[in-house]
Parts: sequence; structure tokens; C-alpha cells
Amino acid sequence: MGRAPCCSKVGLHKGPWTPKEDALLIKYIQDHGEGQWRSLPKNAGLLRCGKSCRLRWMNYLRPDIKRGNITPEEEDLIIKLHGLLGNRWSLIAKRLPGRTDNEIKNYWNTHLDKKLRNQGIDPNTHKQLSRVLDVEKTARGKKRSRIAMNNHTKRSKTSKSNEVDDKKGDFMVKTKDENTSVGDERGRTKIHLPKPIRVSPIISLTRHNSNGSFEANYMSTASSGSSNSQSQNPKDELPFDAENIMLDIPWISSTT
DNA sequence: AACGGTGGCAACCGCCCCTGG
DNA sequence: CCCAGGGGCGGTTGCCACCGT
Repeated sequence: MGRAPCCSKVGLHKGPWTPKEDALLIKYIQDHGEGQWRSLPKNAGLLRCGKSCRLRWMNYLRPDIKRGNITPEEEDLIIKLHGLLGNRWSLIAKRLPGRTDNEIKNYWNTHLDKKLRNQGIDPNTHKQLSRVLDVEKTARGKKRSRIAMNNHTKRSKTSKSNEVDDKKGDFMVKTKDENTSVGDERGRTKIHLPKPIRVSPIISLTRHNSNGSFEANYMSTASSGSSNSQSQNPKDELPFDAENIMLDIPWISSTT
């Protein structure tokens, strides 16, 4: 069996946070700083799981968070970074000051995924979709049916990965120690990457004067598709150091 | 006006990695 | 080296507002 849940669910609040809970959390972190999430709820007088507190703080309460109004520049950058990094929302978020991985993930799922499909681009591979494929994926990518929900046909937690595999296409890769076939029934987290390319660690995004969009300029030193070139960077399984991508973005003064 | 479908997003779940003992 | 716990992460779900019929 897996590890026990991070906290006993008995007596703990779930669901939306109340202003009072927010205030307690903010006050506690202002006084004591971040960290010790597991013990924080108890010390702060919150009937919440530590993870829930962390999530609330990271995604909503942190003072440096920008909310909403994702600019076209940010949107373009998200698309470019997703093309490079795949669904590594936290890495993408690091390149967008004030944005959280959750916000970017949501924005991708609700806006950009659809937008790319409408442009005939496969949001997973960032390549042109064939017309047939596009129609098929659009149909399959529809928001889950409420009817299905009412019929209690929600996918079980344990079976989710199989369906995800079906949706995500060919660029699903296994994490580190995985060497079995796609569709692991354990529900292991899967990461889909763009077609493997060898690039230099330094990437710059230059802006088109005409439309303000960005173009990723990375020094590709080898042909694409060399999927055998396993990661030089075990941490990310990427052919470059995703943590240290340098971006030439005029409207972002700091890169971290 | 009522109802069902869809969109958007906050929050949860479960797995994995890292680190300290 | 091994193990357990904390924290981080990505995928998924639930709720609510909005929209079209």
C-alpha cells in the first residue's frame, strides 16, 4: 500500500477557504514564515491539512501573486515554454513572475489548449495537426460530461492514467525509473515532452516586431528525434537545464 | 423563466523526490 | 545504505457562474 495520507481527514475542513481561515494563515506565515506545513495548521489554529495550507498560500495568498489578466506576452511565453518543457508547470511558472503553476496549468487547459487546436496545432507536440486528428481530438477533448458525472461514471483515481494516456498522444514519457510500457496502471505521473531535441542551455526568445509574439531561439546542435539520447540531466530528463534557461524577455526584468 | 450544457478556476488527491536521522 | 517524513508537483475533480435554447 502507499503511504498514508498526509493528515487524518477526521475533523478537518475541506473545500473553499473562508476569509477567516485566510487571515489566520496569513497572520501565521507573516509571524513565522513559510515551511513546516504539516505542523502549521495546528500551530495556526487551522483545521486544515498542511498541504491544503501550503496550496492556499502558494496559489492564492502570497503577496507577490498576480492574478488574472494574463497578457498576450505572457500567453505567448507560456506556449513557447510549454513547447520546450512540456507539462512542467512549476518550471514554466518560474519564468513568469507572479504567476503560479496552478494558474498557468488552468490557463493552459482552459484557453491555450483550445486556442492551439483552433490554430491547427497539436498542444502536446506543438506541431501541425492533421485535419482528421484535429476533429477527433477536439471531440475527445471536450469537457467531461455532466451527464456522465451524474451517472457516476467518473473515472476512478486508480484508472485515471490509462485514459490520460489515450488523450495525450505520443509524447508521454515515463519518469526516471520507468521502463515499462505506456499505460501503467499505478497511475504514475506522466510527462509529455516535445520531440526530443538537443539544444544549448541558453535560449532566448526574441519578439516579432510585427505582432509582438515571441520566437524561441535555441541553438539546436543535433537533429531531432534522437530519442535514445537519454537525459544528461537526470533531474528533468531534458537535454538542457530547464532550471537555468535564460530568456531574453524585455518585459521581465528578473529571470527568477 | 427554467433548464441543461459549458467554461473557468480553486482545491484536492496521490505519487515521487529529497533530505535528515 | 536504508528508511521515514516533508514538501513539491501534475492530474483531476467539484463548484459556481454564465450562456444558449
